[in-house]
Amino acid sequence: MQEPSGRPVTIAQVARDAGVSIPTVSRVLNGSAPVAEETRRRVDASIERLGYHPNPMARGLSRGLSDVVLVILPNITQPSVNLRLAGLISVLRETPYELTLVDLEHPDSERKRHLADIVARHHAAATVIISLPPSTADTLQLLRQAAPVVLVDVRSDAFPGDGIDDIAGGMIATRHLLGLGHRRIGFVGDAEDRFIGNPASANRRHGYEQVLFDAGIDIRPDDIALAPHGMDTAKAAALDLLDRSDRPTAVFAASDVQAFGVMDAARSLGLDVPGDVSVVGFDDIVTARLVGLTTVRQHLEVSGVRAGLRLLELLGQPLPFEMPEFPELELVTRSTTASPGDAHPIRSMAAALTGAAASEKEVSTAFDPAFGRDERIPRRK
Amino acid sequence: MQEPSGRPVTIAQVARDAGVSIPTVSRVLNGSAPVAEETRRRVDASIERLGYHPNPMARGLSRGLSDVVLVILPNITQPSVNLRLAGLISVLRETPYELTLVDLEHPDSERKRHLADIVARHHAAATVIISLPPSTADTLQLLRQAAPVVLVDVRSDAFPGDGIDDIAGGMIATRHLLGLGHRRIGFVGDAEDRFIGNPASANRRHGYEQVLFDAGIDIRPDDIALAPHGMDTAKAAALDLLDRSDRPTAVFAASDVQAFGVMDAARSLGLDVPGDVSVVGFDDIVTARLVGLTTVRQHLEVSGVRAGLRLLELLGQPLPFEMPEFPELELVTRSTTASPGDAHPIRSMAAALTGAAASEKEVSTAFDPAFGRDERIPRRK
DNA sequence: TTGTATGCGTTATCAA
DNA sequence: TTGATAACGCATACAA
Repeated sequence: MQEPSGRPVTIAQVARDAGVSIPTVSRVLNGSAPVAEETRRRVDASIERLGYHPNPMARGLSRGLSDVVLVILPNITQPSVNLRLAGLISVLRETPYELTLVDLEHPDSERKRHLADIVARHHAAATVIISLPPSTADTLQLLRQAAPVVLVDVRSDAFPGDGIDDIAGGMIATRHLLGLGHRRIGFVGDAEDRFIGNPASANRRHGYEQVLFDAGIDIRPDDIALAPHGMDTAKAAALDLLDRSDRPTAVFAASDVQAFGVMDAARSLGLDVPGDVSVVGFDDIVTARLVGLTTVRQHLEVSGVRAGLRLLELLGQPLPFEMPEFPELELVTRSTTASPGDAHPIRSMAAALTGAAASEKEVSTAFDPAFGRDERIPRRK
Repeated sequence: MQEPSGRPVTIAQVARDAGVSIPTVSRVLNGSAPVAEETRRRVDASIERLGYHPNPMARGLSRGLSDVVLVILPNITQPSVNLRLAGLISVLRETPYELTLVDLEHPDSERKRHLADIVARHHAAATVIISLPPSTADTLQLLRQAAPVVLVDVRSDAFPGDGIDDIAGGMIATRHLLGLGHRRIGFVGDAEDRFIGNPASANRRHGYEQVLFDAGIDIRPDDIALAPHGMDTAKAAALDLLDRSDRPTAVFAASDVQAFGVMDAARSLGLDVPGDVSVVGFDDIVTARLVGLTTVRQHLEVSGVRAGLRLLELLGQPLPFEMPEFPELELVTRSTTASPGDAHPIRSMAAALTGAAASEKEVSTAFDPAFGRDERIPRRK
């Protein structure tokens, strides 16, 4: 406890204090070679008394590899991203690795575009990239470096990581609405970024379009509204969609956050949900249950956990626990969807109000019962 | 682009490639000394061609200080914590500092208790501690080390950082309910952790108790329910509170997340909010608006921004922008509170349903108009 | 079982 | 304006 104020204690000070050489201290620190019991005790005592902690930079330099895992993500306040990160953290917590966080926030901005450069700059032991698809150039450069890369929420032939089948997810949501009898179904999703954008929203839309096409339903161009990701931007987009006499009777939003924006828009227009408009989201974030949102559930935290475990495998580290299965998408039916005929304002108000209560008995089905298992669903491996 | 596969390029390789000495490369890298224009160009070309990036560990070792800012927080999925962190990130993004994240997740667990040890282990340039009050022992140890420490959401004489006046916040919320005519007001907050717990919940409760005391109202012990922080735990606690015939007519929750739990509990009991129970939260997180929650707004992101700027000051770095004021607490009145007499189920359902719409015209007042500015409010400086 | 010597990649202090 | 040379704190090969 007599730690000299100011600069940190070094291994040399410990060695001097214990009356041994530096490598001996290093040996008791790392157990890299046998040390006499008596010596070890003296060293341990000095370490304790001086309050010594090895300098990670020196250690990393000497060993030729750092103990940091670099995590790059688009925006930590986005609930889906946040949950994936939480899953990853829960794994790394059980390991000697540190976590360095890079939040791009505006991944589309010019100077932040080069994932590979960010990775190169950090000299980390490994990198996890969440919800950001590397460009071709990034991929080539990332493959050339030695440190492993794991992707979350993105599919790639170049790197390990699991992405969900967004197309199938879009189909699940749309089939649900179709099964309820809706024929005019709108879509609210991400404005596409040609360069670095996550294709999830676009793929969910493809699923939506496919199902409507198969059902022989034409999609009106103005039933699709795109905006940068976020609740307020989605609300604005949804206003375009809903503030018309010939509005759709249902909306599929590419994420729960955007579904919230749609609900907000509906309410500000005096439209009842689901009386006047049904809304389906995607993700099943924590607050979805609170507002009774019907949504397609994906297991966000598990994706982070699996990424962490994959990383440890690649680093040759023992896994703190077994790799969990990656659960399939499933529809969670709550109270923001109903048949278009069921427009009993008061009753549906009551239903929405008790939405959270209803969620306790909520039904989860991978596919809408009205359709059952459908073999035509294209399962991308 | 011909970067040799495998290990990263070193400064030595660049020097050889450019036909200069290592220190010369270092000079063009850091501009630490004049370099001939012609030489500089050759070096820059080599750097570009080899894809060289300085090794941060070596750089840190040599300079005697790292470029990482250590951030310690209790749980990144907690919306308030998440937003504070986002504010901090937005500042650090404009600087050369990296961010290393330590998420304690269960700060009460034995082995994770010693903030000072975590700090010592990392040898960071500076540390930010979010929503975790250092113990006395931690404080002493943290003061002894050279790297600056900034707190967020915690007040301390030892370290800079701003915490809000939680007692006043609790008073604002309780006065609002009192002004509506409630006389039986419950409280749902954090179960207290004697060692490392954040005192925010307890202080908000003190404000609540003070206001009721001043109003001559006795608080029944079973009108106060405490549970570990979280929506589900708060729901369970609220069930104890509300599943009685003599339940309170209003509940003040120590955070929005807990208010959500209370609302969930009310709904699962078939109670209308605000018809049967009014609910007030604390924080005004993003989703509060969505569900129309009346709450005490604090500016979470600003707290992170200010912490980041304080840090830069302490590190002698230029500030990327001016230090924003720290806004005062304010009551945001939405649709989860009403007078206890106003129990018109259908009407209040409709009100709740259109809560988000109502939020567009929401009234923000620092104090309930019924009370006006109250000089008796103890302002802890 | 322990100590000596060397190297990790970079910056800083000198001379030249 | 540039190049030797010596740190920075630690780990490892080798010798004792």
